[in-house]
Amino acid sequence: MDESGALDRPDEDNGSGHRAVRIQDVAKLADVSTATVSRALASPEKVSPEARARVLEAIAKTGYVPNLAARSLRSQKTSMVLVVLPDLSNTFFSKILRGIEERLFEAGYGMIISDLDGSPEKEAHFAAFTAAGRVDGAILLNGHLFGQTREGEGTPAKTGIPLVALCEAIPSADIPQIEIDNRAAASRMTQHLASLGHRSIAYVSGPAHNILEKERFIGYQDGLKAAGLPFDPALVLPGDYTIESGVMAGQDLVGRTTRPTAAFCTSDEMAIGLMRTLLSAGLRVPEDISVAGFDDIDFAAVAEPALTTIHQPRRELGQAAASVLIDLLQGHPSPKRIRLETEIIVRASVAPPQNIEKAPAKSTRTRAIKPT
Amino acid sequence: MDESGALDRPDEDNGSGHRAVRIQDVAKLADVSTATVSRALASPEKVSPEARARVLEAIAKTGYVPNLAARSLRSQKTSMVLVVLPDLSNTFFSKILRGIEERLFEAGYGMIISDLDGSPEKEAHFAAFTAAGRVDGAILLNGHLFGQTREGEGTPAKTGIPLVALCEAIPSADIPQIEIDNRAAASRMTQHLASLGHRSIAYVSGPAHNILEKERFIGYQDGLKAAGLPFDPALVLPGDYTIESGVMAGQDLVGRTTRPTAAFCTSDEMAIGLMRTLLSAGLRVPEDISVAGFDDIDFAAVAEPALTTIHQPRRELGQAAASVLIDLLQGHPSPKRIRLETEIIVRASVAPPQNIEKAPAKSTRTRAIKPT
DNA sequence: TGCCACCATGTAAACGATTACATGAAGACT
DNA sequence: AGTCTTCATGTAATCGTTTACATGGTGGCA
Repeated sequence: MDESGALDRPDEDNGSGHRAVRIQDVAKLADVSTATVSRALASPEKVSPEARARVLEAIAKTGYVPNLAARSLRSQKTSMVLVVLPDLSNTFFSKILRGIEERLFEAGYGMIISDLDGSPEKEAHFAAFTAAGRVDGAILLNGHLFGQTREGEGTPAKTGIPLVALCEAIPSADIPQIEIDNRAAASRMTQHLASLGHRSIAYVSGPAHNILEKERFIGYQDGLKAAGLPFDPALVLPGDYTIESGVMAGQDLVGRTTRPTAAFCTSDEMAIGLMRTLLSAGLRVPEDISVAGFDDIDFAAVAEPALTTIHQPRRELGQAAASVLIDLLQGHPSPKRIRLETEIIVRASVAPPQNIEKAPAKSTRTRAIKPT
Repeated sequence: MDESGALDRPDEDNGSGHRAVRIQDVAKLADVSTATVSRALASPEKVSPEARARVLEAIAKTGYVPNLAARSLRSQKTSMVLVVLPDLSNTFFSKILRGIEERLFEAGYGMIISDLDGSPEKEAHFAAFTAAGRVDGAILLNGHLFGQTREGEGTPAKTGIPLVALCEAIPSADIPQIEIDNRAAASRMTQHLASLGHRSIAYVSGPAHNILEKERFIGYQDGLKAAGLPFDPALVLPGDYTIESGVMAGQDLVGRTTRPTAAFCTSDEMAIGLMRTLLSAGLRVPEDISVAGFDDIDFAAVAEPALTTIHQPRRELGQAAASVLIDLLQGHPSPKRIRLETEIIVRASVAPPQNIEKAPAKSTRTRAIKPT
């Protein structure tokens, strides 16, 4: 008996049920129309102070929260941003994510994360995501995958939502880029090693097709040139930024008869894996071989020995990317490219070579006059 | 001139504009009603094979993607899951996240992440999130914060959406728990250390009010008891799972005159920070002091020395939590509690104590008969 | 005083899907 | 052969907002 009529009596008591409070309930309680409630929230200056006060009171009383699906449907905005990244479980990205999240949160946006996981299938899925109007914009941390290898429809660029590329610049696309100067940083580290006296500097690379990698590799060569050192392909070891690939590079070095006196790894993970392998094989770091990294992850400082590396402002990178995207979403002008500064962090893993070896034999016939 | 009538002629060409394809466009092209299109997608068995074929063709031709805001508004489902965690930039969580994401993706759900960042303000925000009908369910990795310290309205428990607690069990709430047996694991590690001959085992704790921490601490005490060792409060060092707190605990140990022969840290980060500090001070690990960790993060294996620790199946934990939540969302029965197995990973950082010290002097007056 | 502009507010039409209900056709059973 | 069930499909209401447009009241200006 009590049930009859319960449906259309949303008076003041919403006590028992967990039925959501609608804008109409608020309107009724505040004795205004739904339009006024909506305006009181979206553009308070368009509503009289008294009405606004009543509305706010009613909202407080009912605990009203706007239904975002409805809002999104009507206004074609979702207050959601998609973040696409290649590997969620990578230390490097997670701090960037935090920076992104902070900024988005401040601006009232939510963050949807998708771990691309190297699968084109997933990639297509997330492209569809953007097409489905589920997000207002996206931040891409995976330049080389998205909209590049695949040109099929559904790529976010096609859907026309604002995009921002973070870290891995997409050369062709004309979307804003937030990044560090990978080339310059790699060059500087190489020169740093050279300035300490190293003549034979190995380079442990990232994945060959990775855009960051390409830039860093060029930077490495720049650095060699600037230091007057020859480039030796035999000193380039393949890697993919993971600890394991660093370990493998280490095994390679351990097995060599003539070893470089320094190794520049393009990620801290690889550097740590490399050091580990060298130490296990009885080599000393930095006495026998200096090791440098890239990124300055938290563990770099507590590695043994502590890792000399290039500091990337990861949180700031994330924040900058989010800021630019927010500007874009709100129609504000925004810079097309932001480059944040890196810094060489000098720690114990790099030192001058212990015993200066004879000049490298194989390359670039510089008129080597044997000193007798 | 060309423009007139352009609006209501969505015939077959959607070529130029990036206006989204609606279900009506598909219906028109397939010569069926919108209802049939919807059915062809949601419940194909309810539609004739021919009609379905035509619909699918039309969808393929137009590149139709359902508008999720509309679907969500009508069906009161969002295909979105909220993941709330205390710290996005923590290595430990990121691998769990990956497990969650994988599973959610398979089931067609998207993942919204919120880094709680220890701020109640944010917490309230995300509670509102769930209330706003933005997500169908949530996975909580922060038992001690959410719905516990604050009992205010808007806590997700109040909104009635399905929840799953991951790792940090919420004792009071009757929501499914996915976890490891922290107490047993800590006990086992403690006994492992004792079985090697350690009589004085330090414990580097997590944050005092953390639920994990409480369980592990009890486990530590269990382990001591099982090994017949006394509990000594002086051997309990405060920490908060971070590298820094491990460093500080290390400094504490270094400064002591009588040191424990082993230290059990409740996170790998702390263990690595601790080892680092000990090594810097000239102590040897494990010769002077053994160090054990908890979690088995990637860096544990390449620490120097390699870290003995407790392996947590983080990815599997994430997957399990997602699976349970999905079951809940789809009305399937699901287990109330899942406990995944841990495993002690024996590496180089733990060894029998080098020189057996005299029985601990201060505690529990066991009738100590001096052997002359 | 009369007209115009303006301001606060209400009315109602979208937004794009899902789905209860209605409809008509086709086969099954007596 | 007539009625009943079943099945495929269409019609239209609905989800909860936002917002273009309409409306009425108030004050300024000539």
